[in-house]
This record gives sequence, structure tokens and C-alpha cells, in this order.
Amino acid sequence: MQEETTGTKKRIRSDAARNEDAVLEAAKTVFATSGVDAPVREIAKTAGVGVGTLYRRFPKRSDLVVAVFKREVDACAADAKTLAKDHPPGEALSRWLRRYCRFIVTKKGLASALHSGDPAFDALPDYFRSNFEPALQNLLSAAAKAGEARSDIDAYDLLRAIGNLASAGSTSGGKAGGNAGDDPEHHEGMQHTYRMLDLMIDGLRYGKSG
Amino acid sequence: MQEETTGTKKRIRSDAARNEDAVLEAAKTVFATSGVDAPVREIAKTAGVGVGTLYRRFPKRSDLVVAVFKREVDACAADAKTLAKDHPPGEALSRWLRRYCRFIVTKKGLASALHSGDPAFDALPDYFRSNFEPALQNLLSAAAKAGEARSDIDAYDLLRAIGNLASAGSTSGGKAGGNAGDDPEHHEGMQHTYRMLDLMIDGLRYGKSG
DNA sequence: TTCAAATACGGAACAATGTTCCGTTTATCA
DNA sequence: TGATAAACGGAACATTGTTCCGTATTTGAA
Repeated sequence: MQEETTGTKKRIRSDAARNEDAVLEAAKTVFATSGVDAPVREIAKTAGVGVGTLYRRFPKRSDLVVAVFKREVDACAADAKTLAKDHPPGEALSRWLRRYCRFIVTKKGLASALHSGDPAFDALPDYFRSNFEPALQNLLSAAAKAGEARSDIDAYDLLRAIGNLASAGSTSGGKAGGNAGDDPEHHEGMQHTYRMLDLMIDGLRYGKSG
Repeated sequence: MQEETTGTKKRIRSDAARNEDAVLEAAKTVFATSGVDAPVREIAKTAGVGVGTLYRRFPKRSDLVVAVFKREVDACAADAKTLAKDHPPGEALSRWLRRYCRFIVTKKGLASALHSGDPAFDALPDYFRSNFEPALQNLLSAAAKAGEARSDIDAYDLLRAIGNLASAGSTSGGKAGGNAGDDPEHHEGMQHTYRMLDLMIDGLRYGKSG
């Protein structure tokens, strides 16, 4: 994403790069802990940085939100490739669907911001789709070719279906409780979501044919 | 809505009543002009009132939003009765559907607030439905009985359909432009919405039978 | 009509937040 | 090592929601 040896311009100063990363990491944590509406100051403090530093890189609060969102979309999409390399096609597919499920639940708070009408977020749905659809399509195709999944499922349909599943299953509200032992992975709703997801995965395996 | 001679408690002071009304009226105007996110101060100023006065009646900003919303739902639902009294059933029906259409377009900004997850607005969808559904049902039944509309249409379905129609047709964004000659009645989108609505109304007339 | 008590009023003041500014510190490079 | 450009930190500013309280108004009775 960043130009390092592109030569067209000076290199980014090392402390600047370090801080940009720290801010993104902090923002990810704080958004998950206190919701997307968490104050900028809290993020800056978590990152061990002044607000001025944060604002140089992300002139608007929404820019930070967008950056975090994209970064996590990237990470989730990248996992698709990793999983495809480390597992047999069917296994890679079902593992990634769980991974995607977790992504959706985590981003529950963001979702409402996305549809808030703020033009700052207009580009995100496209970003979401243009990264996830091919990622899933690859997994799907590979699994189908290996005879481990049916081939008549549209990747985008599946993304939407699981998205609905996961966001309906997680308890409402924007911010996570943040209390000890509060791992979302073990919430009742999350378990329910996983069960429903398993159902869909089974559906993908059995009707296989096309 | 307000108790005047209920005797259980003192009467509301006249200036208080006057101001409450002024604030609601101002809020309605300001919400339409600057969007639901308009500052409380702007509403107070428009009403010719101090913020303290506004806050005594509406302790939370959201209380004011809710009050305005309900008031307009009431007004729109009341128009159903008026129209039914002043026009033949089919005419009353189609006139009210246009009226409802206007309501939806005006409340476009509110709609996103409603689904923002703020618990303050939780009661509004019910309020909406429990007022509009019977209102429309009456018009539909009367028109059906008079042979001016089919009788196999569900009031709530129709409300939703027109709601979608109208909110899709109006240009996006929360606030109205507010420039001169900006009457929403004459916007391109509104005209389009009316044309679609006419289509539905014709549909109601012709397939009549049940 | 006049007066006292109850009630409501207005807007300054407070708190929380996003954002900007600028004097100070640090990284880079010769 | 020192000059310079870049980045830093956080105080200060602007905008809001909300609270407080001294002042003005309404009301009911004398």
C-alpha cells in the first residue's frame, strides 16, 4: 500500500511509519473495545501518540475508521490465500468462512456507521466486495474442482447470507462489554452463528455437483 | 395528547404550553431544513426560546426528535380520517397515499436515525405501524366496499412498499438543500415517486375483486 | 387591583469531542 | 557532528449536548 523505494519522493521518516502503524493498531483495539464512536484522544493515548500526530496521518476521524476497516478487510482477504496454501480446498473454504464470520461480528459496530449516510464511507462497500468476492470465489472454485463443494453457489450471495447470519446472531449494540472473560468467540450468539454456519457449509459439501 | 382539564394536577402554565408548541414547530422546520442533526441551539433560536426552556420540556435531544416524529405521524394519520370524510372512498385513498408519500420523503433523515441503534428510538417503529396500519386499513376497506379498490391488499405491505418507493426515489442525504425554489414537491425524484405511486394506485383500482 | 408563591424563562457555564496550531524534538544526510 | 526538513505532542479553539441558577412571568387569592 505504501511506496517505500518508489523514488518519486523522499522516504517516509521511520518514526512516522512506526506511529502510523501504532495508531492503526490502537484504533483497531479501541474500536473493538469501546465502539467506533470512541474519542480520538483515547485512540491517540492507546497508541502512545499525541492527537496532532494522529491527525497528520488521518486528517479526519472518518479517515482513520476507513483505514482500519480496509486494513482488516485486507487481512481477512489475505487469510484466504494463506488458508488455501495450508489446507485442502474444502477445509480451507470452511475455515475461511469462519474467519469471515468473525470479521463480520467484530465489525458490527462499523456496519451501522457505514450506512449512516456519511459520504466518507461511500467507498467501503465496494472495497468490501471487490476484496472478498474474489477471495471467496477462489476458495469456492478450488473446492468445487476438488469435488469438495458444489459449484452452483455465487460467492457474493454467500457473503451476504453469512453476513446476515452473523450480524443477526451477535447481540445488538455497538460496543463490546470489555469485561474479563468476555471473549466474543465463546458468546452464546457466536456459538449459534457457528452452528448455522456449519449448516451452510454442510450444504455446500453435499449438494455438490453443479 | 395533553391533559387539560384532567384535574389530577395543576394546569400547565399558558406560556409553557405556548413554548412547547413553538419548540415542536421550530424543530419540525429545522429538522426539515438542516437535517435531524441540527444543533439544539438552532431549534431554540428558531422557536424564540432559550435552551433551558427547551430542555425542561425535552430533557434529551432524542426526546424532541421522538416528539416531532410522533406529532407528524399523528397529523398524517389524522388526515386519513379527514380525507375519508371529505371525499369518495377511492379518492380519499389515493389522496392519502400521496400524503403518506410526502411524509416518508420528509422523514428521510429521521429514518437513518431510527435505525442508528439508539434505544431512544426503539418505540418509534411500533408507533409508526400502530397508527398508519389502521388508518390505511380503513381507507382500503371503505374503497373496497365501494367497489373502488381490490380487497386483497394488506395495509402494512402497502405501507412498506410505498415507503421503499418513496425513500428510494428521493435524492440521498440527510438535509434538504434549503435554497430558494427548493420545494420538494417539484423535485425530479418526487415526480418520479408520484408516477410510481400512481401506478400502484391504478393497480389497486383495476384488479379489484378479491 | 395587588401581591406572594409557584412556575417557567433565558442564557451563561460546563463537559465532551473533533480539529487546528505552533513551539519543540527527532531523523536524515552530508 | 551539525544543519535542516519533517514529525511530534498537546494546549487551545470550535461545536455540541446538557446543567444551573438568578430573573421574569403567570396564577390564584386577598
